[in-house]
Amino acid sequence: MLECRDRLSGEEKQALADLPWRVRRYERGEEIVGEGSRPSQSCLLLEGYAARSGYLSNGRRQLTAVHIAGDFVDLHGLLLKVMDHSVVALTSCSVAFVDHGAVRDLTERMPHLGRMLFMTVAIDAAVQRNRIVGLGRRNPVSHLAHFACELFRRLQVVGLVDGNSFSFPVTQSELADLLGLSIVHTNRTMQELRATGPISWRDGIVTIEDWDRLVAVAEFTETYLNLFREPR
Amino acid sequence: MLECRDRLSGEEKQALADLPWRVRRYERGEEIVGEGSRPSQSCLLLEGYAARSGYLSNGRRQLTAVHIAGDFVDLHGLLLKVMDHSVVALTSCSVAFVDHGAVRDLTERMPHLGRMLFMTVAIDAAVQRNRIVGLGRRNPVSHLAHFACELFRRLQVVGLVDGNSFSFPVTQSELADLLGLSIVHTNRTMQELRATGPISWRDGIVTIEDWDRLVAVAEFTETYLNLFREPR
DNA sequence: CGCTAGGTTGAGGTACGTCAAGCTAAGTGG
DNA sequence: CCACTTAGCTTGACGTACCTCAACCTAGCG
Repeated sequence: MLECRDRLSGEEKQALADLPWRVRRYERGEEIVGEGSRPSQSCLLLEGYAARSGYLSNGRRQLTAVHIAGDFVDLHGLLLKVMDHSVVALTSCSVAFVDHGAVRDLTERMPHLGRMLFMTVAIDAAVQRNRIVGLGRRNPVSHLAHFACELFRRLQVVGLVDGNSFSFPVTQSELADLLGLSIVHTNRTMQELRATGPISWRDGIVTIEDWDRLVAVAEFTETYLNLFREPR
Repeated sequence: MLECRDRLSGEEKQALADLPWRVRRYERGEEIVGEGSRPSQSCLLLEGYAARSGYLSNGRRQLTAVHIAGDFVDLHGLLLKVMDHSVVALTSCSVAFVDHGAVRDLTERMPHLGRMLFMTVAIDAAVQRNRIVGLGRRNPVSHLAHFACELFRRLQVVGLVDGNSFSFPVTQSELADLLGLSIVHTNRTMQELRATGPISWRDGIVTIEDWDRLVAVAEFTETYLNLFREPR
């Protein structure tokens, strides 16, 4: 995942692999990191989908980010100390944890690798900026299309796309919390996107039927994903 | 600004000050960093307000973040290479620039200081997550109130609050682009907030009349701003 | 004196949300 | 095997929050 942004040396890869990881599984809906907690470990998503979630007093929630296999989900904790949101499993997940101390040492010993790690935080921020634009100024169809484009490209990088399809088994209720819509309107938005052709989305399998059209509807420009190799 | 999050040593402060800064002024509306550009310098806002802005083809725009004096506006460029959005001056600003190389060297020489810099990127991300929640799940009044709370606390930290008032001379049109609303509805939202008491907002001066009520309306919890000193 | 940028107001349209119901498929217990 | 439940998807009817359009007002400013 890092490797598509800049070349890593053998040593760097080894150092990452040598960190004292501990792996744990989570079931769909389980909380991986809780709001208000003070994590002493960072976590890397190995398999499945997870999301960052913010809650309001009226019980509403908004998902602020979706994470896929290979994402360093909680580097923030290393710098931010107290979680201001929680991370939940959207599907069953496998998650690897390392102590903050070990990560901090690593970034000090290998500054380039450290930059690459912090780069993932910056990319997450860029993704979030795009979500802000989507929520604020895109119509729901375009917003959903944009999300599909983004997910498709990110999954491609980690080899989780099969032809034009990928698996994204979340409910429309969760999608609604992601898009900031009601469930009913999310359903109608999806129907419109299916009816007009660019995408099909059934039983948790998303198939891109017409990429160019989807990109056009979404006004998708992938610069912000930083999917290019470059010295950093 | 960094200092309210963790103590900096004299050396660290000196090293920051010794960077080869170059200062430039920008007038209201000017672009400080352009979308698509490849900045070779990072910039620090010394004075005034700036915003990150995303544009859509229909001419709509969405402001994704507001920056105040003391903010390291463009550390991203150091890690992300190509700007996926632009940074514009909301008021006349004074901005200090340093070469990426100098910053990179500094982060390698002084890892703790480096972490503090990257921490600001992580905090920006946390602020953006809160904006996502606001756009997706808060009503406009609560969203605006939340924004006012956030701005108030951030300005306090850098000494730009005078009693219960601060200066924020932006037009309602800009506020609309920030909140993802139309100008008309932004106006009505502001009126409601003024009419119900917690805030007054006139001629670019915002006065908090009733902080507790404002916080309640906004459901504001300041954890995410990380305004506490802690070893990082 | 007229022009412009920005704030404000009213009227009417529309894109959403809410409520309520029906449908299907999977799971559970008899 | 069939009832029964439950989670998730879908649809229709209806209300409302927000947008759009259009005007008017005010305070600079040439």
